[in-house]
Amino acid sequence: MWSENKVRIKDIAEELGVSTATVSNVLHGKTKKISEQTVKKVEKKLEERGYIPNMAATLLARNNSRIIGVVVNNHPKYEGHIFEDSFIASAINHLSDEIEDSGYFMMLKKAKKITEIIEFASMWNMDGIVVIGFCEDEYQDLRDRIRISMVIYGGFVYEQNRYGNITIDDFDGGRQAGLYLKKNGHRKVLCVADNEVCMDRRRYEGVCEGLGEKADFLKIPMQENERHIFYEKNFEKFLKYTAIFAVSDFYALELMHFLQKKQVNIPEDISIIGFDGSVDAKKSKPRLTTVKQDNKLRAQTAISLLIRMINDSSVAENLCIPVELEIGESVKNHIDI
Amino acid sequence: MWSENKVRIKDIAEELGVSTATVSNVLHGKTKKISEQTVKKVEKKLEERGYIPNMAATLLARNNSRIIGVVVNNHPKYEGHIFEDSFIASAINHLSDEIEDSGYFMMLKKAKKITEIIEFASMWNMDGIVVIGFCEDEYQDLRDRIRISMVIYGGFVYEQNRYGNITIDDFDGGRQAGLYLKKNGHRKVLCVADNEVCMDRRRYEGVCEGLGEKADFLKIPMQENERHIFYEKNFEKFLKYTAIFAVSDFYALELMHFLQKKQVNIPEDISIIGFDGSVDAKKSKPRLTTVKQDNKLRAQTAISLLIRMINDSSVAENLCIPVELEIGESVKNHIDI
DNA sequence: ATGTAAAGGTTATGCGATTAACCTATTGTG
DNA sequence: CACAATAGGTTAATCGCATAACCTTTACAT
Repeated sequence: MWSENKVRIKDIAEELGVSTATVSNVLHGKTKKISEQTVKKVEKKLEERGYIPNMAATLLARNNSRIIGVVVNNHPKYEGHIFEDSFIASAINHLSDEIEDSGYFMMLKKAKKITEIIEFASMWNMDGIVVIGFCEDEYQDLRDRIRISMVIYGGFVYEQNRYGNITIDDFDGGRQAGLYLKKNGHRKVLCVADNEVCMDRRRYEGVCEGLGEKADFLKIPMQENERHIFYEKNFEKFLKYTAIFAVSDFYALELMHFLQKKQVNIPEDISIIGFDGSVDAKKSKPRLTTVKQDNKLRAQTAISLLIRMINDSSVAENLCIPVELEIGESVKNHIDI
Repeated sequence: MWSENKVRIKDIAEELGVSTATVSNVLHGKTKKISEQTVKKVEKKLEERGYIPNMAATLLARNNSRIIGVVVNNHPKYEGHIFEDSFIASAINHLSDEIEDSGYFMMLKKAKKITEIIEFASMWNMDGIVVIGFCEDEYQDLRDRIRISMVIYGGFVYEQNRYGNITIDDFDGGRQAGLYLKKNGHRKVLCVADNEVCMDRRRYEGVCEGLGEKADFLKIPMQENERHIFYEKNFEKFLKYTAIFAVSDFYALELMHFLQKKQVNIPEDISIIGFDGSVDAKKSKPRLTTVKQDNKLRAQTAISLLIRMINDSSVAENLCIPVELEIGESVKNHIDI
């Protein structure tokens, strides 16, 4: 359709009467054996002709690709809208920045099965991958079958040393929330979470630690329609507590709206703490007090670890990102009554 | 690090004592000149050895890549969080689905300048790109300099026939909002928008058409900090209207929250209509009435057009996706007073 | 004068897959 | 029986780049 052809190393070389090796070496800064004059000449021509490398050829000749794959579990619970989830969107946003700043390219994919990930990484000769949102035995499986550097951007903390793992300090986040509630005089605290998710469990254990006693626990269902029934069913129960700790802002806000509709005042009647530090938490009325996780730092840590692993496969680590309590208006001081 | 090597076509061929051409032909279904027996044999072996093509080699040998690039303008107004914006996140989500379902791969990138897009598309030998969020003269520039199929997923409607363009029916959306407000007895309507953005302008013109008269117009600033001053400064003015049409849910919800804080009841005192049909609109209190755009359909249309263009560069089209009014609780009937 | 090292390159091969051009044996046909 | 056509492949060039191995010239020391 457009006739002008792409400029190749060969073209540059021919136009200058040098070999392709020389041009290639200049491109990669291997100029020890090339006169300054020639280097200048080649660089000028490259610039002039707007040379852009053909990645396919580069990729084939070397054996690495400068591609980092980001694979997200296409979990049915998101009904195909996973990239619109605020945590995932934020992760993708910051991972994208870090990958690019490090001189790599990002390929993004939703996957349902481990096999898809392996095929994806393998066919593109990826240097490394970041995986998000799979469950523990899927990661086990993946670890045994994949042959490239891999960082798990997710909820598990387990012993291993072949793959990187970035978690946030769920326990400490819970603990900070617990301490804050205790400081504000709350003794009857309910934690809503899913105890089958180990991330949720760690947050629950943290809140107990912070409170200095066991908080009550209520299992919240993952499915949206079931959650509505759950709220209705437990309405009376909620009223018995002075504070509720929800393991995500999403749950916290949903619960808050439910209670507000039922004429329960937040925080006058019940205090609520969430977890995530999402944008929605900032916008809510009252502004939600929440345990804030630093998504940017997390992405930075993940990609810098991954790149270290790409360059030296012995460095796999488990890293944990600290969290911080962000105080809003959804917790009331019970001492000042 | 892991010793097992990848299976190549050559390996398969050697193990079976056939040529690589035969294996390659089987892989691509060019089996007219191969006996059924051989086909079966090769297929079995491919399966058995878990053959995965090396895309770099494929890409180099053919001249297409099966990569579709999605490039989003990294506009400073998003402060580096562009992929977290609900419209963009939704676009990425659905584009990703469509690209994958069509057998392509998605490379995602934020770009500041046109040059970055050209380099990106060129180095990966992309089959096509989808560009989002640039302004009109940047698209002009891009159109003149890029040599592959391209679909603009954006706000402009202009005459051209070399590149695809997917818009939504901004005018009709405004018109529907205007008609609905008129039906509900509103005569004093204010439109908040940015009249330098032609998308906003079309929505404004639409609302006037629907109302059957010129609505008043107020220019809203893009910068967040300026917007807060804007709201405060125009508070008295807002109160003179019975309804406000904001050109995005984002603006509408921000304004609604501002007014609610000022003890203005929505919709009793002022009715509000937004535009987008975002998730946030669904969750707001009262639920925002909004012009809903179908992001999935839009992505489908964009990718199917792009793929038609990839296969036949003469088909570039301007396509417009219809919108639909989604009635919430933020508009009050003024006739029944 | 001879050997050797450094400077400044060039040559040629390989990466894995695609594909046009070519080859051979068998069957069909007038 | 001679020749063509078909079936069922194979061979080898090619895509653009990277890089190890090789080559030539000049400078310098002995």
